[in-house]
Amino acid sequence: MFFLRELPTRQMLLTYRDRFPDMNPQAVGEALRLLRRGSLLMRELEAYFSAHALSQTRFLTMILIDREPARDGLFPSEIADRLDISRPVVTDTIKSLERAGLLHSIRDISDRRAKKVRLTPDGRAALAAVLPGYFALIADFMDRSTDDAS
Amino acid sequence: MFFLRELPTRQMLLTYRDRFPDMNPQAVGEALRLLRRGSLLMRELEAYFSAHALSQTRFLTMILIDREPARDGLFPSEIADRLDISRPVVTDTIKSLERAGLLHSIRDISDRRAKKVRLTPDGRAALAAVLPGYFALIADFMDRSTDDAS
DNA sequence: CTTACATCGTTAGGATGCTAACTATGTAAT
DNA sequence: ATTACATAGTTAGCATCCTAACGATGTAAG
Repeated sequence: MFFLRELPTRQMLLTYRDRFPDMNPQAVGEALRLLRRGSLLMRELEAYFSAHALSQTRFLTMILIDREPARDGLFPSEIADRLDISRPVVTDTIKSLERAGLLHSIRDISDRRAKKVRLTPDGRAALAAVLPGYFALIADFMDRSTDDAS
Repeated sequence: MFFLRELPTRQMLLTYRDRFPDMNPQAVGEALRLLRRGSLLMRELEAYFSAHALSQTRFLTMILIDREPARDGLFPSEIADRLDISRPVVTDTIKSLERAGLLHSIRDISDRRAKKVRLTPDGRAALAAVLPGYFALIADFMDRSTDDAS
């Protein structure tokens, strides 16, 4: 998270360039706006999910599984790869979704180390319930923050 | 952090709009790219700071103080406001920077509840040492990720 | 077969963020 | 002066991320 409320003015960036001549004020300004804007959206999304007993990661885990109905479930390691998060986080995420009855997993037949994770009917319902608000939040955010900061 | 590695294709977004007609595929696509790009930059910055015994928050705290040489230090509550983070985080951040000898604080004269936090000479030196690499990392990142994903 | 190595998911421990509640101090109303 | 409320910073406890290391299982080499 990056939450600097007031980004440096153009003038402040130019002052830094005086001290560090290789510095590119344009790129730094853009990067800070990217970080600030992304963090604000992330914060709003986390708050939304939290109000629905979810989190970004739990939501995305469910989306990933839902997105591949052809497969009869995903392996935790696949989820870790696709979400680009560490496996221990996937372990905990699955555990918590199972406790909530939104996911269930079964040992793999051919590889007894592995397990397949599927959505329960409740899981599919929870996803459908949360998606409209998710899309609405994003549309609203993008509308509000149409780069008038640049 | 938002780390979905493969963002949904335009086609997948359109499929979601079929299920949720109010959904705006354009806005959602842009938002996900914003989140992904911001998270990647954040991850690189954290790695950079971590290699220098710092963190985003510790770095930004120091920058904030450095940025106002007219003041003889900032109050923790001011830092919390400007960084848009909670006060307990500021307490811990200051503690760790003091342990590293980069910051020191003194009780305020007029308000004995408050304290002023200043950079030590070591703190100023650490900041100067870390800034060129910080600017270079950002310039490189922005160069690499010039929105060819859109 | 057995030995060595790779991979799956988990556990353990650390970092960083949050909210709620606390202590100490300041301020304003009676 | 006293009472009540507000504010500064801290502590305690929770959530979520990480890396390192583990046990169990699979695979490949001799």
